[in-house]
Amino acid sequence: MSRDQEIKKRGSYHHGDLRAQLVEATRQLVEEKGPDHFTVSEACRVAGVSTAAPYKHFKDKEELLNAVTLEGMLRSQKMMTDELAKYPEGSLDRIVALGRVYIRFALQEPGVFRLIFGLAEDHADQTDLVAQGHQKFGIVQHEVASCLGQSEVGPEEARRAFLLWSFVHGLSFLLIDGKVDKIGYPLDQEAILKEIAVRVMGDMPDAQG
Amino acid sequence: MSRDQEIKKRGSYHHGDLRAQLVEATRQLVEEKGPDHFTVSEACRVAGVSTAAPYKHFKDKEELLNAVTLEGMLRSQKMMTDELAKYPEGSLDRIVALGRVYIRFALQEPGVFRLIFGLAEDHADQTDLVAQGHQKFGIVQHEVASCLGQSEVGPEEARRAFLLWSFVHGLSFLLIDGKVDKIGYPLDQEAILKEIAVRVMGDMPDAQG
DNA sequence: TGTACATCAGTGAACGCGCGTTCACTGATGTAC
DNA sequence: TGTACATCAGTGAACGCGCGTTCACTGATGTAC
Repeated sequence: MSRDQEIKKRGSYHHGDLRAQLVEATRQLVEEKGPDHFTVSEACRVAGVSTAAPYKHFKDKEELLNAVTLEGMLRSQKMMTDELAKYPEGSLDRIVALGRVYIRFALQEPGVFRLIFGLAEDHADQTDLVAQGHQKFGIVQHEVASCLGQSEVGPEEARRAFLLWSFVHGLSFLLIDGKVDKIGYPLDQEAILKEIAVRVMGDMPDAQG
Repeated sequence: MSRDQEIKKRGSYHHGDLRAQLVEATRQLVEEKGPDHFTVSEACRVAGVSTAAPYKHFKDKEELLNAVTLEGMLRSQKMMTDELAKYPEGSLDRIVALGRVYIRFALQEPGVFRLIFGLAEDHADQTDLVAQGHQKFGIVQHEVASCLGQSEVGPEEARRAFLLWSFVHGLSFLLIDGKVDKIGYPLDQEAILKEIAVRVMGDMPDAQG
């Protein structure tokens, strides 16, 4: 659809909700081409506006991408809390559910997932993004504490939560980067998640070997 | 140092070992600016040659980057085998050692680490890179089998090796992306690695929660 | 040992390209009276 | 209800920039005789 057609379609010189539409176009392009190959110009083409239009809503390219990142974090967190609601408080199933959702999001939106977990320095001065990241990890820590019968998060709970995080984070990246075929045997994702949860949340076994 | 000075220094119109020097310049820039912000032009500047020079040694930018990637994989594998040699065959210490080296490499060369674990599709037609990746994971699988007293790698060993890989892979990325401060408590890397090894290589504990 | 010549790793200038961003502008909208 | 005006979200053209890559070239090197 050409620019003229776009303008005709929206029936007005003004757009109505260009900000939201640019964010959506960006999200789409980040998925299609990857975060590194996204360009503002292309987002404008998708949204059917001139290349100058975004600068009425965003300071620069980075601010536009940050908006997409933040929306992605919120989406992912909503998936988490929705999934948690299905299982009783304090159960191991809730831990498994968190991992499942983490990976599901990575597979559904690998581009945005990469955006979220880009270099921290890129987000360092983005207070909202950093705060949002902390909040999300706080959910995991809280679940781990519940599961261990603790009401507060201490070093032990923090450590176990971090082990779980590392695990599903690594698993997510290996999946979206297509490295999983290297294992040589088929992978039962749900079984793996359950195994991870049990191994991390259970008592330490004796060391062997 | 200017181009002229470079030429004077090398004392000849010809360079001698430009290929190796371009690879080194690229590696350096990938570390400094990240894989996404590397440019061929800048590598030429660092190596002190004209921007046309690389095309006598590499088909295009991608081929240059792939050379850096392959060298990185070989370096990482050498670190692994060197470290393995310090511990007796079949011991859990060898598993811990593999994880330690994986993370050490990621921290020492985050740029190249990202290059190695970029999108698989970027490497799909690079037979040498894919083969090298398989070989490296084969080492892990072999160690897991040894540790479990098996002479061959079956589904059980493959799965455990993959668990270990996911873990240290996720840990590496969380470290180089600066997300680790989110846990709220200091992190003893060596203790974490040991714990991962024990939890994955030990018998399955009972599920709780 | 000296000379002719093929080879080939470099040069330097140029190319087309698409990018991010800015500019003066225009026309639709909402509001005050 | 009608009119004047401020606001502001959009336009379209232009900018400077640095990129990857190509080109015809040049000059050093190695080799055959």
